[in-house]
Amino acid sequence: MRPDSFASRLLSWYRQHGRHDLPWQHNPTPYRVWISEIMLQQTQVVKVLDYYPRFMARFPTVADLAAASQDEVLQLWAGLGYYTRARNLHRCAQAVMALGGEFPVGSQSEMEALPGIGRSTAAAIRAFSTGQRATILDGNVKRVLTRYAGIEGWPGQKTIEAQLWQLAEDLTPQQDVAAYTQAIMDLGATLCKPRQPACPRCPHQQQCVAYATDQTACLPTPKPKKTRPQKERHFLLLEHQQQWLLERRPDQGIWGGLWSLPEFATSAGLQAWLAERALTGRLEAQPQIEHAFTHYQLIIRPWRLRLGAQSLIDGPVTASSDAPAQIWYDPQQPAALGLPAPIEKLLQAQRAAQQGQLF
DNA sequence: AAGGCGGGGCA
DNA sequence: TGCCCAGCCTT
Repeated sequence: MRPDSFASRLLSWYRQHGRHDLPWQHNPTPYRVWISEIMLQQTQVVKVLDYYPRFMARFPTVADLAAASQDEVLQLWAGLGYYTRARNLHRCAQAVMALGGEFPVGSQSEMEALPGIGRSTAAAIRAFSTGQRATILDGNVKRVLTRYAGIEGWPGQKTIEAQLWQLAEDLTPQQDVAAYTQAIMDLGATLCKPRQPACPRCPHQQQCVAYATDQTACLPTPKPKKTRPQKERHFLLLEHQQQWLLERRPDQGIWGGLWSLPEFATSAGLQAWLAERALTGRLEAQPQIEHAFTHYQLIIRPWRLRLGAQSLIDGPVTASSDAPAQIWYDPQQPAALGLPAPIEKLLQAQRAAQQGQLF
């Protein structure tokens, strides 16, 4: 191993600062390593330290685990969460017994064929229990490598993940693979943390691209926000003597209790509402506005209708008792009303457009 | 309350 | 094959 390689720097750091006293690091048989890896996938080390000894005491060997009832396995797992994986654990033990009672640690592909064991976990078990050269890529390692090499793009994306696997394999040393594997996981867990990484204590500070380019905070690239569902709503801009009709919204739902434009699910609904009130005139579609909520995106489709001075008495448009409260609103003399920001913006834009027309 | 997580599962 | 989800925990 070259003395200034990624692996040698990492191993030096690990010998001095890594954890060497975890229960599964002693007597690292495939069975003991496997149980720890599955537990650690979903749980922090402190909690695993609580569960692991009890589990191993009850099921000292893979044969004991395979022979147990699923209920008993789940009982010892209770509180760790992700119970699908406890069921896989049980199924996997039985699969190993069907193979003769030994994990097929010599073969990556045979390991991956076992229930609950994928590429990274298979490699971890092989590296820790046999020292064979095998490469892991879990969340910690992804974070270390994206920063170290300055790899941009969401690591869940196929091309990025393939790049990371390639890099991970390239950096895996020929010797000391077990220690190296533990070391890179420890580095990610203790120094190269998601937030506020301890770069001054990192053995790779001089070589780290993210550190050099001040990108540690934005790498790994976060998962793209999934496109929120879109809701289209039609809003009526009913104008009368330079005022607009507002309705008080119900207390429940978005903009509860605020004053807003009459809202409709469809343009047909809007037209029916106008027809019921014998409100006629030219209905003009206005440019749509998009407004993002946390759980969906609202497409505001405004429709403007100018009422002639003679066509309406001053007062509410609807008089029935269960109808929403209504007022005429003059943006030039705004009353102390709560208006949703996008509605306020829409009204201001209308006013600006009208003033523009005057000149 | 939103994102992270290894593998499973479905298209 | 490739994409998305389950289910719990942390920030």
